Amino acid sequence: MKQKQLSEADIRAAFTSSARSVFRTLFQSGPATRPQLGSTLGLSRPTLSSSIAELFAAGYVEKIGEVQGPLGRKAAMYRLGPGAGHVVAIDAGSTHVRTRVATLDRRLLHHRVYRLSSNQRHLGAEISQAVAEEVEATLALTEPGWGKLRALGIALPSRVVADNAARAATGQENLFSHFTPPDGVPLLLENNVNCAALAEQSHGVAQGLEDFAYIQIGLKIGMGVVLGGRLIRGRSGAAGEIGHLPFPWGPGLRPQNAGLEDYVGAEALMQRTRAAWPQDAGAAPADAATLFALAGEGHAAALAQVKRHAEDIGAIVSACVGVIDPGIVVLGGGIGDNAIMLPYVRETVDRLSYPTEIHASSLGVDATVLGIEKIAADHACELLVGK
Amino acid sequence: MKQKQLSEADIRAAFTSSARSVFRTLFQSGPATRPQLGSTLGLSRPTLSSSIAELFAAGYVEKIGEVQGPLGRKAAMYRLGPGAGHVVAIDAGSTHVRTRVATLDRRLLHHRVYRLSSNQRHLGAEISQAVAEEVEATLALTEPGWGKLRALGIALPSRVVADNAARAATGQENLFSHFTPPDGVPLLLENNVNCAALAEQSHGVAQGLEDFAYIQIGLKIGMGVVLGGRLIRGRSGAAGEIGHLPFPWGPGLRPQNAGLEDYVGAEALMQRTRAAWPQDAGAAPADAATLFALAGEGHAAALAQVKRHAEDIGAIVSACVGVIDPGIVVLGGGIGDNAIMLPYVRETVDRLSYPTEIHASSLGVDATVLGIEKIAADHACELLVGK
DNA sequence: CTTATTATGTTACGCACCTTAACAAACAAA
DNA sequence: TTTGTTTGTTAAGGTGCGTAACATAATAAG
Repeated sequence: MKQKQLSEADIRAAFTSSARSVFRTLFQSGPATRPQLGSTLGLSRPTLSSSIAELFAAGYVEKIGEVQGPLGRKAAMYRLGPGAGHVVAIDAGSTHVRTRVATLDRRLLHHRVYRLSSNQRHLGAEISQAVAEEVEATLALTEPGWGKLRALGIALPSRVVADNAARAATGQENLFSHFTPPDGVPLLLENNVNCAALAEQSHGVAQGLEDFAYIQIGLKIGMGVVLGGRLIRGRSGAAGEIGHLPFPWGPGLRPQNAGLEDYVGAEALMQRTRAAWPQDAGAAPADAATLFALAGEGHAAALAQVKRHAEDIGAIVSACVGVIDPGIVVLGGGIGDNAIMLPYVRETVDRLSYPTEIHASSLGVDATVLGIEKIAADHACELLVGK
Repeated sequence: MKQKQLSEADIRAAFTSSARSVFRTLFQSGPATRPQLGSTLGLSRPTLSSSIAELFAAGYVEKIGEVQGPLGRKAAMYRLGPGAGHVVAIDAGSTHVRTRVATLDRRLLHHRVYRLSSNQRHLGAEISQAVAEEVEATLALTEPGWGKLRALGIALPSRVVADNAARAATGQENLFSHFTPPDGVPLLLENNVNCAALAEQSHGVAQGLEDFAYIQIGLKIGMGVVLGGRLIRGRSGAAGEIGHLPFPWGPGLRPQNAGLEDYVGAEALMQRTRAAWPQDAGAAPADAATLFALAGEGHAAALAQVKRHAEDIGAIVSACVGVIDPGIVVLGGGIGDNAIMLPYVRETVDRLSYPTEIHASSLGVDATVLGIEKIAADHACELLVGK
């Protein structure tokens, strides 16, 4: 193991700096011709020639064709090769375990979804068991053409901290009750909301943005913050734990621990809805999906509930703006990505805060697994050619 | 002007990368011997020799003596030279305008304080006028040994944005009603609370920390956020504008615009204090300083007010933790740096949030000017030798 | 006081990595 | 087929750093 790591490091050291930056460009931006690489990186043709020769010899890049410009000789096009390897990304969610296998430059190699027998409120034994099975099944069908497995990323419905000492309190260790990570493969853990935020940055509404916040509103509520292009995790992995904002709060009102989490969750929303439901408005909706469907049809009582909830969401966004002023906030999750709430959220934020764009996510259920895939790929790339 | 900038850029390009990193190290860490520089930067003695020769020829560094180790030849000690130039930093505050002139490595060359005739609540004509006079007076007494003026930094009691389009709304433009910035000198503006936060990082309680929040509590309330070593400014320069946190907020309670700012300011605090002051407790304190002095002596009624205020501060800290979980929060400002509040703030934060260290600032009135000085020095250094 | 030891600084030389210049190859248009 | 254009390779040179060896300047030991 140690030996392999050493030889890996030697390979990295053997690459010239220009070769490493060529690799990074192909990693970030996908296939490119030599002239494209040269102009974006500011390298001369001879340098590119030797860089690509280096990478090609190691199998890190491969030629995938030639492109004819309007005039002159064809340009050769390259992409990452099998030597670069692949990553496995897993979203250990509350209802499904989603797995993606992909090359470092994000070409999908394999996809599978495992449905949990019941809705898991916390990271526990069943999720651990399912992850163990999915990892085993995935490793079993690994094809030679995929190259080495460079990283395994798992998105968790819990706080995640790197520091060993503080881990016990997060519950992230429950992952390992029935799952033993494969040997010799870097294991990366991240909170699922943070992953969804990163997915918005790489695939979604926040594409390429350096600063934004992502708020996920479903059964529970959470936020992922990206500032200066970097995910903000917080000392205890608690950045974005907006369920802990002070609530209720006012003159003579003492905030309660996790008071907002209890108030703004889907359960509490439906409870309030049932309590306020008029006698003559038919049966009260059984779940949030029904409530929003009714509101979408213009049902007055439903709309009133949705509007009040949206105003609460708006207050949450305002708290976020008051602290970091991200400029852009993306709403996601089963309830949050619903477009009906947008105008009311915007109204509240406009009234309370500085100018902020508010968008609804369009990524759907794959957001989290795409985010953890990106984390795994980034780690693998850094491992191969440094930062 | 263009020509000068060009020649400056040429000088920078002429330095080798090792010379630039030597300059940066002397800039950041102050005087150092060659062996020290070599080991911290991982450079060989010949490389250091030529680097220092380059910098010395340009006047960017100077030899300030020799240091004798326990054995062997003396080591030469260097620091930034006159060629590196100097910066002027100004804190345009509500009661005083404080000016510091310093070398890039923060050696004080000149210091002056101008007292405003009355307490200025907003950035207006009198402050602009005072800044104009202070800048003129400072430039007049510039000594040849200081070298060129590399940057002029001004800390403002308003939001600050770089973007030209959004400037009008901030009021930062009022600075220029009576003040015309000197030609050919980079002008750097920053919010005063953000400056104080940076001062905590370079001189105060948060020394060297990558992540922390600084909350200033005085007449008004504001926060400065540093994450990943970088100051978070926000899209509209509104990061840390915690007066805009949703307040009051609870079931059936509609947050008001800037509701928290009105509630938690010194004026409102004293109003509540007077209203709640018992008949038999003597005269109610006239201002916050008196209130905290009484509380310090153990006066029960005063302590009760201080405690309630501290709990409100604790809720604010919790809002900050809920969004970014900085791990460390520094309290400053005339009210905030008071140690009496600390235990109550900590109690509230412990109850509502994840583990967070809470400290009181010890920098006093010079915090802001030290912070803007650092910003100016950083900018000057980047100008000379790049990032 | 001389000699040995050690740390600092300089000179000589070589290597890694990149560039420009010149040339060869491959294509479209004339 | 010729011409002009773009792509890729080969050759030669320069920059920036390193190592090795030497010169210098201090302390410690005799």
